[in-house]
Amino acid sequence: MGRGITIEDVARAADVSRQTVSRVINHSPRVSPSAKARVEEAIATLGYVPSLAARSMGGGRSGVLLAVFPESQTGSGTAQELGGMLLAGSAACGAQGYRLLFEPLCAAAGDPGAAAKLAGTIGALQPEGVILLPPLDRAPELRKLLDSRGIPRATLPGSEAASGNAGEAAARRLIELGHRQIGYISGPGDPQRSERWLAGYRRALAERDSRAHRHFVAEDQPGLCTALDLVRALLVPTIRPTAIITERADTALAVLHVARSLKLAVPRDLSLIALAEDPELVTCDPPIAALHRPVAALFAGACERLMAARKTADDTAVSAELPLELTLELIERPSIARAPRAI
Amino acid sequence: MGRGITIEDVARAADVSRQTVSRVINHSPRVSPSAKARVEEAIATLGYVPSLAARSMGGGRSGVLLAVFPESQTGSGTAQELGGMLLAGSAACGAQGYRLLFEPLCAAAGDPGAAAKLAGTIGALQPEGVILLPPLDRAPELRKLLDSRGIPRATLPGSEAASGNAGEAAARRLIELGHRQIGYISGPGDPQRSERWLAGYRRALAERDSRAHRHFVAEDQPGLCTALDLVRALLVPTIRPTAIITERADTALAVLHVARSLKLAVPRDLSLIALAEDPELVTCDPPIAALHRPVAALFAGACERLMAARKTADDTAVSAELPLELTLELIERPSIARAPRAI
DNA sequence: TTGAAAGCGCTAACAC
DNA sequence: GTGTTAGCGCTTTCAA
Repeated sequence: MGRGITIEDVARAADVSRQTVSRVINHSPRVSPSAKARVEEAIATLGYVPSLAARSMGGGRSGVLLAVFPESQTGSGTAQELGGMLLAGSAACGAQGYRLLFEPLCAAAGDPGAAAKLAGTIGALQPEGVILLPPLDRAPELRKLLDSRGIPRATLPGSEAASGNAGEAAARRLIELGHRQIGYISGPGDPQRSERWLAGYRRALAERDSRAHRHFVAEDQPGLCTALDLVRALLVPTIRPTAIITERADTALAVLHVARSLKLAVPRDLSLIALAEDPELVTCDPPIAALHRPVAALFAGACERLMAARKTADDTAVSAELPLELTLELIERPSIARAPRAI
Repeated sequence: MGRGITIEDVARAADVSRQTVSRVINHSPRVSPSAKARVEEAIATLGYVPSLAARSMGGGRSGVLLAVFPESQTGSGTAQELGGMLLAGSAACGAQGYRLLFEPLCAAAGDPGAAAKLAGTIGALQPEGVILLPPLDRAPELRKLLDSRGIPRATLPGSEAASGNAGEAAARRLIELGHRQIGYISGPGDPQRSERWLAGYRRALAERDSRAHRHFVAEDQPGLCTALDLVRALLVPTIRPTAIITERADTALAVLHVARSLKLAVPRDLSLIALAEDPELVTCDPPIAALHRPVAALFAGACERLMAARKTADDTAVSAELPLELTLELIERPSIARAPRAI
């Protein structure tokens, strides 16, 4: 097994030329069934896998998708999101014989070096498509670079704010259920996002003339423990929120415990909704509703879009950024219910 | 910018042959300083980056490190760990001009298809080194394959159990501090690991003839909320643990709150230690001690070992698995203290 | 110290 | 439908 099976070996085994083998593995229609069958068998028995390097050098498709992410990822949830995208993206790409590569890039938005570095990476890898992960998707020089090179690019749908504000959506839903006193617990995480969601929550309340409970936690993102202290303080008085929104799943879980220790039943006395999804939210009692931004799924979708773009348009046109639907999904679970008649 | 800058362009600009350029970028000693200088300047001004594909095809180093992970990663902490490794590994590799690629592989340990698939990936990528992420590192057929191909491989040090049992280490430390009644809260996560740690905890207690509080949570991994209920039940009676170990960081944080709501001071009345590190553990009050397995750092170390192996040994010998030190680090923080004299 | 030649595995473009 | 030819960008081996 010196250097691996090559197309030549397959060609010999199937008694055809290299080109025919090439046609088969590239799904060219102009191959006779018999030849195709023999080639496929040879491929299977020999365990042949085309060399990525040779393939991309020959001028064909490299079979590589590139995802660039900001270098200095510091948030705590970030690694998790990244991991989720890696998992989902790899699965999606692998299913179509593609490979997915993650590369860090300087986070500084306007950094001119970033574009240069991306150019280098592109030259080295010849990716068939590039996914710009936030906040890189907002860097015009990167987009321009990709466009000028004719490389399809994609971004996570809805990263541009407007399209999905979880805080607002959650608040609206609770208001719809008759709640008027709604607490909001921001948890550690991306502060900018937190602020946006909090603003959305305020907006929803203002529109419907609902009074938010004053003690929601805002600017300073409290740790889990501090947040729980606040929640307890919030829930002890007779006049208390009938619903609480938490940014993080673990906070919601802990709030459930606090409520229980205070003899408050969920959802009878208190509705609970988390702005992040987590398997534990399903298994607790009662299961907690969540507003979920399926980042991993969206990412996988972006990969698929890119792979499809290559097949159809080829060099005709650079794939536009078709925004996917489903950017934010409300997962209803027993932890939310209509507000009690009176407080 | 049709297809990118090639070595030819650089050679022309520096007025030398391609070989000379090649020598420069490969740090060959046999290049005259003047030529070297001109080449380097040309590279800089042209923004030349060697094509990975051409390079690996020419028979040289591909500049690619491959990390394979089990396909069906289901644990909730897993994505986070994976993301952390991606972050740390990319940084380490990027610093030396390497690229890091993550590929999923069937999880089933003995799956014969896994080896075949890995062989294919190797053929396609020609990686210079492969990192087998647990539990893939225990698959002999994969190791064998890599060895037979002469590809350096690495695994995360200490994944083989023995070297680091966080449960045991934490228990020992607490016993050392005089604690005898120690609770253990297993949290959702890798059940196997959980079981090992729990066993280690039991072992430590048994050795020192300490009595674990019976109500620790074992086999069934409770959700956060359930765990808190249990902790509360544990802490209410007069006879209660003087220390609690939690597998997850968020559980520790929440336990801190529970203790507080029960008027128990940490660490005066209760010592607390988490078996996972998290930024929040530092910011809470008091900061909570943690036993941390720096997976990301270990992974980056593995990458570095692989890159070094290529430079020195080349094809002489496949790099052995030098276990790193520092596989488990105890981060002392104010949440642990000597046990109170009497209970 | 440098250059010329050959070839890595594959795919486009062109023949047949 | 199929085989032939000519590279892709680089590195190795050999000559100078």
